[in-house]
Parts: sequence; C-alpha cells; structure tokens
Amino acid sequence: MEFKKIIEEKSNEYWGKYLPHLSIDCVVFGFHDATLKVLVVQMKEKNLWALPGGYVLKTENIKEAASRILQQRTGAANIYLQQFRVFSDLNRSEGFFEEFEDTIWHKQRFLSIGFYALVDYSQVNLVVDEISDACEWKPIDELPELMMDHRSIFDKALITLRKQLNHKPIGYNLLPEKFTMPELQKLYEIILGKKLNRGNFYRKMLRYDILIKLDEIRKGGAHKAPDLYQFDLEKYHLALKNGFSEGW
Amino acid sequence: MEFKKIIEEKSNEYWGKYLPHLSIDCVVFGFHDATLKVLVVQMKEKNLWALPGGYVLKTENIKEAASRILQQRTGAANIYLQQFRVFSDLNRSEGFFEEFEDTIWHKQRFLSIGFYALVDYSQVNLVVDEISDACEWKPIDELPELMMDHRSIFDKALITLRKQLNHKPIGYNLLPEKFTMPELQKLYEIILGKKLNRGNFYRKMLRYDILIKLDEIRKGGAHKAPDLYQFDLEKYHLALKNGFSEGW
DNA sequence: TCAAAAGTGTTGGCCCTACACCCATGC
DNA sequence: GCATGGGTGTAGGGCCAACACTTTTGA
Repeated sequence: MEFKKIIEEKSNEYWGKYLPHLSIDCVVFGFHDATLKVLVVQMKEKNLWALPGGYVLKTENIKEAASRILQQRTGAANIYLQQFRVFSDLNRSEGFFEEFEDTIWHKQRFLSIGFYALVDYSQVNLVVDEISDACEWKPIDELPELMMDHRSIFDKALITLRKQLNHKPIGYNLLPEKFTMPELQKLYEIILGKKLNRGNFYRKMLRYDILIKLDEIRKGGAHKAPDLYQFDLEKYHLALKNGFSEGW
Repeated sequence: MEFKKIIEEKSNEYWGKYLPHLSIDCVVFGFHDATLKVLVVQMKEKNLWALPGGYVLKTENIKEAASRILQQRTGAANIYLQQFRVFSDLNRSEGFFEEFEDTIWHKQRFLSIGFYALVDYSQVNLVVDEISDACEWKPIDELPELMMDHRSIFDKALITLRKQLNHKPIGYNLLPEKFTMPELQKLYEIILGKKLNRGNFYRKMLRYDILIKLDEIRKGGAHKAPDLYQFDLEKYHLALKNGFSEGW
C-alpha cells in the first residue's frame, strides 16, 4: 500500500489508542565487529532515515511503551532501556507531514521521550514494518542524515552513554555473554572516544573484581586464542551501586 | 472561592490552553542557614503538600513551561533548570480528584516531567496562588508527606543533584554571589550527605581555580570574619565542560 | 615465524585521606 | 581565652599513564 494511504488509515486507530502529542524515540546501540552501531529505519518513499520510535498506549507507562516498540522491531524482549531526555521544541517536526490534513495523527505537535537501549547484537532480528523500507545497523560514525531532530537525539544519547559508563551495566548489556578482554577494551574505547592502554585496562578491570575468567578460549581466529570472560553479575551490580571510580 | 469551584472553572480554560496528559513538577532547591531546602506548596482544603507544578502551553517547550511556572511561584526569572526524568506510572495520580466529573482537566491521566531547579534563596519571593494555602521552604530532611508520587520525584531529584555536582554549575546557582569557604563546604557536605575534611576541601577548591577571592570579608558574625569568594564564571564553565574529577 | 593475546614489572606523578599545627580575630 | 576561620605541612596509600618485557599459541 502507498505511504499516504497507510498513514491516513492508521490515523483514526491511533487517536483512540495512544496518548496524543507524545512519542518515543529510541537510540538502540549494538556492538559488533569492533564497532558501535545504532539502529536506524528508512521511511517509506521519504528516502529519509529515522530512529525507531512509536507512541504510548493509554494503558501503559513509557518504559513499557519503549519496550513494546523495540520488541516489535528487534524480536528481543527484556532489552535494557534508559530514558534520558524529553525533546519538546515547537519546530522539531517542522513541516514533515505537510501534504496531509491537519487532523491527521502524525501532524500533531509531538513531544518525544528519548530512550537509549543496549542490546546484544547477536540476539537481534530486525523487522521492517509497514511504513519503513529498511531497518539497519549503522556504525555511529557513518550515520546517514536523520529526519527532524533525530540527529540531536542520537548525539544526546551518546553523551549520556559515555557519562553513564561507570554507573550503569553498559558493558554487560552490549556484549554477548562470553567475550574477550580486547573486545571489552574496544567497547570502552569506542564509547569514551579514546585509546586506552592495554596493560592498565587489563589490570583495572581485574581489580574491579566483576569478571569471571572462563575455562574456554575462543578458537578459530588467527593468532593466539584469547581467553573468554563473563560478568559476575552479583559483583557487577554491587559495584554499579557505588559507581566505579571515574577518570580513564 | 471554594476549591472545587475553582478547579471546575479552570478546567475549560485548561483544555484549550495546555497540552493534555502532560504536567511538569519542579523540585526547587535553595540553600539557607546551612540547610538545603525544597519548595513545597500546600493544596487548598486538601491539607496535603505537593511540589510546585503546572502544565505545558501549546505554544511553548517544556523548559519554557517550567521557567514560567517557577517565575509565577518565586518571582525569579532565569532560574537554573534541569529536566531529569519522566514519571508515567498508570496509577500515579490514583483517585486524587475522585469527587470530580470524569471530563475535568485535572482527572486526566498525567505524565509528569520532573525538573529540578536551583535558586539563590535570597532572591526568591514566594507566591501563594489560588489553589494553594501555603508555599514554603522545607529542609530536605524535614519534608512533610507529599501527595501522589511527589516523594519519589523529590528522591530522584536529589540523587540526580548529587551525581551532577561535579558536572553542573550547582554551587554557583545555589549560593549568593558572594559566599565564604565554610558555606561552600557545607553545601557540598549536604548534597553529598557526608562530612568533608576542611583543609583538603579548601585546597581542592582552590586547585580547581574557579574561585576569585574578594577583598572583602563578612563582618558582623561572632568570631573571626571569614573571607568572601565568588565564582570565576569563565573558568567555572570551562571546568564543567570536562567535569571535575569525581570521588570525594 | 609471525602476530595477537596474556601477563607482569617499573617508574614517576598526582591526588586523596587523615591528622596536626600554625596564625588571625571578634567578642 | 575561646571558637571560628584561614592557611600550610606531611605521611601513606591508591591509582594512573607510559613504557617495556616476557610468554603463549594458532595459523
């Protein structure tokens, strides 16, 4: 079906189902191939990229809404979610649905609640929905141009992620269950945006006493097989309560 | 006029003026008499205390809304404001306006955007409005019972304030222009909830290089007159960009 | 044999805590 | 003289950055 038709059809349904004026946009981070990636969707016929988002049912709270939106998009449940900011500028959607009637749902003034999400890249199966042409992971330094104010939503999410690295279980949620020390270091380096010294990183991580060294190693790669670790969840959450010391 | 009458009268006006389902609640901090205080208002006839709050005009963004709400309440403009969280639980207002018609503005489901505000206590003139009996500063450890989920809004604000102490101009906005080193230290101790060593605090503050020592001292008190300082705004904001090192 | 990973050692420096001591001064 | 404030000294410890060396091992 044509984009305009779909939007018009949805409109009536949405007015009854969702809270007006309120949307949710998600910045979904995943880590793969030593790269931090973000989920973006391409709007049908608009040839424009956007952050995955949706609306808040009249019968749910905003975290449930974000969770539902992402489950539809990724197939994954129990995604780690943090709200980080409300975007409320009057002109944030500008003339985006100009060609539609004023009574259409999408043409309201929307305030958007920004969530960032951390997912295990390997657990995600992307879903392309009715109003999008594509749904893809993009490296954070190769993001396409995003519609409306989604670029600044992303920017703010990344800054928040960086600040919370020592206070939230970010490593745990972005990495697969088993991972190597170089992978963990790479993740930290990307989020912080700077190189870290290997030896010092290794010692500091072990000193935190939140990792369990497994009896396995990762075979198959070139060179020496790296050791595998996993988080000691109990100690990890205990450490997060206090926050790790800052200042890398 | 009677509380019920006022509410009913406001209702029609509000439906036209404000965005539905959305409210703003402010946790306003002030520092006075070596005590961190919070602004609370007493609801008329309800004998219940609440955080000062309001709604978002259809023609303003949320920061403008919070600013307007606080200006009406305190007479002060240019108040330092930070949004920190959206509160969206379905039962957060419970049966608070039970005795009213379902169509009344106040009986909607509200999502509330939490702001914290930092004000110079000495610059504030409190205003009691139509639907409140009182508007008072209360020490943070002597807060009265608050309506709805306002207690948890306050709790979250205080936690946020503590976390942001080294990343936002919190000292600057809570203190008068000129202040003494013991006052500054007291403020830090209260926000952090622990005693700090005087000599070390003094050296650390000076090392930051964000204070200007004035040629005046505060006469009149008992004992030795303490030196007065003010913030070097330029250096202060520069330092905040990077964030002071954590870990008191 | 080469390259990546693992593990360890060392150095100097900074900052933190804790405690202690000095001086100044208002009442 | 006493309480408060201003200012400084120091000892010990922790962590950090930077650098360097060794060992292990898969392809």
